[in-house]
Amino acid sequence: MISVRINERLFIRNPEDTVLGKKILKHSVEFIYKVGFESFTFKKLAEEIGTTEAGIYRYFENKHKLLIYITSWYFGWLEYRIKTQTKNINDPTLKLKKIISLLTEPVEDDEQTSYIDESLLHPIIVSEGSKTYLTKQAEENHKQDFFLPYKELSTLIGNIILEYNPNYKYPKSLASTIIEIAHFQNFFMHNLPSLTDFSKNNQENEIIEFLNDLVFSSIKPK
Amino acid sequence: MISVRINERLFIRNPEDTVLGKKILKHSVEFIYKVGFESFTFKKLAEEIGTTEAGIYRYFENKHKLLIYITSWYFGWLEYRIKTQTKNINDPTLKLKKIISLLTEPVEDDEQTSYIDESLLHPIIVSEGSKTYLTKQAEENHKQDFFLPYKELSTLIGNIILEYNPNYKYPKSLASTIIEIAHFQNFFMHNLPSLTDFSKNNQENEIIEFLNDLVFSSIKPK
DNA sequence: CTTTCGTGATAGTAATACTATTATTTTGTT
DNA sequence: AACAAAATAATAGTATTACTATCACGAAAG
Repeated sequence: MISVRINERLFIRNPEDTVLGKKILKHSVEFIYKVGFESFTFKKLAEEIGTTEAGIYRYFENKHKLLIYITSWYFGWLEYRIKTQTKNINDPTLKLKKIISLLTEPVEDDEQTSYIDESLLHPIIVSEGSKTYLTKQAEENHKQDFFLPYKELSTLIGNIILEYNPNYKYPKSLASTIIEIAHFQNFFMHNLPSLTDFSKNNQENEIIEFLNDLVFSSIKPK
Repeated sequence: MISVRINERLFIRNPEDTVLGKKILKHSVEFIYKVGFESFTFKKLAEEIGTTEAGIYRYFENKHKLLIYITSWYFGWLEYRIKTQTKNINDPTLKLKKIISLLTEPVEDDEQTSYIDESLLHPIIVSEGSKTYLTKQAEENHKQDFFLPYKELSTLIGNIILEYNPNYKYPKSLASTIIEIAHFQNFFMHNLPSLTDFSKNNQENEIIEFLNDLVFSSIKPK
């Protein structure tokens, strides 16, 4: 049973420690997946769970921090998967390709974690992930390390890019670009397909090819 | 005096037709720039303008539609600028470079339009633009052509990419990628600089170089 | 000169985003 | 099995948000 370390300032009481806490995580993910973050409220969530609004407020200050919690969880879990799945790979080309696939492909529920359904988590991050930082509080939140898992993943990718080509000038920007584009093209493909070259359903492979082409064309030593 | 055609379903009464309507546009832009979209409410806006909440509701159904209005306005205006500034350019390389610059550079207030300050509009789009479509209603809104200006810009860019290299496989995806990355890297640079390779202030030129490198490496015929 | 239109003023409602307090149940410990 | 501590439920209350409805007034347009 793996567990992901989450910034303690994101919660009031650690939801992983209690029955209700885990229920909140599980049902938040399901509920946000279903109705979207805007329509998601603690009141409605409480009803779903069979607890009270006040009960949820004992775990999370507000729904925005809960979203950052979930997003952190996702990126921490993804980094863990990337590390285990690239441990025995030495070739940076293959490592990058593996990462691009892991970022893009639909996820299967990881049996090792009982209370979060990762197959729902991926579409949530695709649709809602960037809302965590696209706020006026971004800088302040960043200083409190709210986005650390994102940053660590980005750094990891950036370092592999440099392994591939130590002279590439924009490893960090390209790393964050890969993450964002994996998500955005996925969202577009499913919701605004005319903004992509991909057919509407489950053509994640085409996104992967697009990203591979984009990345390796750019970082190839000239 | 240029004006941008906006989807009529985005408003109840056309704000461009009246004094109060123009005031709403002008002060919305200023207010969203100042406090961010989440903290922006019609009540507070009404106080700023010296009108009432109900007064604003006569123009816009809700703040989300107002944001889509503003975003449409921005993309419509940008497309107009792109067209005038690339009219005499034949070389698709130069056209693409021009577009990347126009997408990325800080904007000066356009004296031709009196009631919207474009220099504030650009940072608003950077921070808030993607919130217009990252919702459960994206598909439905898309069908109502709420995102048409974005789509048209994307198509325009995609066509120039094909002009440059008719065999490039992902013109639409690369077009939407250029738009998104121009904005995201700008946001990161100003707010989460460790996710980029750019120094914190006003290094839009570096974003432009990054994007140029990314785009032309990818579309160069192999 | 009178009808329409734009705006202001006021009022009211349901939902959201919280905080506080007290009671009850579950659990972990001896 | 007894008891304390921790977790949860129940209830109540507030301020703000997101609206809708109605009426009155002044300006402009026919």
